[in-house]
Parts: sequence; C-alpha cells; structure tokens
Amino acid sequence: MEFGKYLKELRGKTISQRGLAKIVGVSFTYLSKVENAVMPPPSEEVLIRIASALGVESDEIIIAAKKVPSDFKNVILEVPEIGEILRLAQKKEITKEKWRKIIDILNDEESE
Amino acid sequence: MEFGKYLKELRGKTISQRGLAKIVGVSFTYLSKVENAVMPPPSEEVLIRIASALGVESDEIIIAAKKVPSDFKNVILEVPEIGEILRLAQKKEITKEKWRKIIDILNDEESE
DNA sequence: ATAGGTGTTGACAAACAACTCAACATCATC
DNA sequence: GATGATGTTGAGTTGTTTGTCAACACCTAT
Repeated sequence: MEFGKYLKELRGKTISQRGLAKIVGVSFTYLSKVENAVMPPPSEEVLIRIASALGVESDEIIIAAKKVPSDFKNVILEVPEIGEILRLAQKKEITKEKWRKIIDILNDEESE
Repeated sequence: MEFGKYLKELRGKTISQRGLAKIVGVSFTYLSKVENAVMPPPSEEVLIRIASALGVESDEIIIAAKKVPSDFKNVILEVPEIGEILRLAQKKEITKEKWRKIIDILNDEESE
C-alpha cells in the first residue's frame, strides 16, 4: 500500500490535516502533498511524531513509508549474524513455520 | 572501526588513491577526504565499485560505512517477521548459540 | 452570502549529500 | 635539484530532501 493513502486513512477518521500538522509541527499543506503522493514520505523524526499523535507504533508507520527504522539499523550494524540471516531470507523463500520456530528461539528464556 | 581508516588500510596495501579513484570513477581528492574522515563515506554505488575494485564483499564495505545495504532493506520491508526478529534482537542479548540454531533452521533444506 | 473549516496547488528555499577542481606539500629517485 | 608519484586542503558545485508560504477552491452552517 502506498504511504499517502495509508496516512490519509489513518488520520481521516480522527483529525484534520491542520489539527495533525499543528501537533506534529509541520505545515498542513505539506501533509496534503504527502497524502496525495505529490511529495515523498516525511523524515523519520516527523514520522515518529505522527505515529505518537495518531497512536500507532512508530515502526509501523516508518515501514509503511518504506524506510528502515534507525533502531533496526543499529542492530543490523552491530550484530553480524543479522546480515547472514537477511542474506538467507533474501535468497530462499522461508516458510511461516520456520519463522515461527525462529521467533520461538529468540523468545526462549529457559536456555540462557 | 571508523570507515576512513578501514578504507585506508584496505587500499593502502595494494593501490594508490589515484589508481583506485580512476577505476572507481571518482576524484582521488575525494578518496583522501573520505579516508581522513573529512567527508562521510561515499554513496552505496561508489562503495560497491570500491568493493569490486579491492576484491571485498560489497556488503562488508557498506556495513563498514554504517549503511544498510539496499538489498537488506528490501527483505526488511517485505518480510514482516524480520521486523519482529530485529525488535527481539534489540531488546535482549542473544547468545551465539541461538544465532547458530537460527541460521541452521534457515539453511535446512529437508523440512520443506 | 458570508464566515469557518476543510483540502489542494505552485513557487520557492534552506540544509544536506556527494561530489569536483586547483593548488599545494611531501618524499623518493635520478 | 628537477621529476614524478603520492597524499592533503580550501573553495565551490550540483542535485536531492524536506520542507514553507501564499493563494485558491470547496463545502457547510448561519
């Protein structure tokens, strides 16, 4: 889904462009252009403020904007294994089942 | 490790700034500044050309430049489970052992 | 019909990213 | 001590990001 529509739907139910713009600290004309894809999605800072204003997870909105959240970036750069995982996930189609197993391992408190 | 030093070491043994610059298609003065951290690391395109000129993996040099390789970015945005994995890896310290298990699962051809 | 609230559009701008070019300094070597 | 190969530095350039401001158009209720 395209970011503009995503934002428009998310905002439309609750608040006006001017209202959100005021809270977030940008101009409402800017929001309009973003919603209509006249302009690309905002910077991560602005996205985070939008998320908190609209009550959604900031990761969600940042990813909807097709950006990599910078806290993700930090883990990727620090943990070398992540690189290998990403490379594998890219090459082969990984089943839901496998992902579930993996997440189970990460969540497992016992084996520590 | 800082990128400038990394590049200087990598290049220094084999070739001059002018030599590398010629192959890569940038000015040697630029390389000098990058090596001395007067300027930030180059764009991903240039990093990739440097990698191939120096015979290293491009992911390695891109990560050394503290950037997220764009093929990584694609997987992250497409596979929602990755987000969850990154979030978990960020919160808790994950043991090498667990990472090994995970990579084993991803490599496992049998269970498919 | 006008006042208030809404969204859209065009033109512009500041800050940053990603460089180049000219000039200079250093060092080995012939 | 001139030549050539190397690395450094200052100033400027070009394009992209990330916005702003002024003006307008629409719709609704008074």
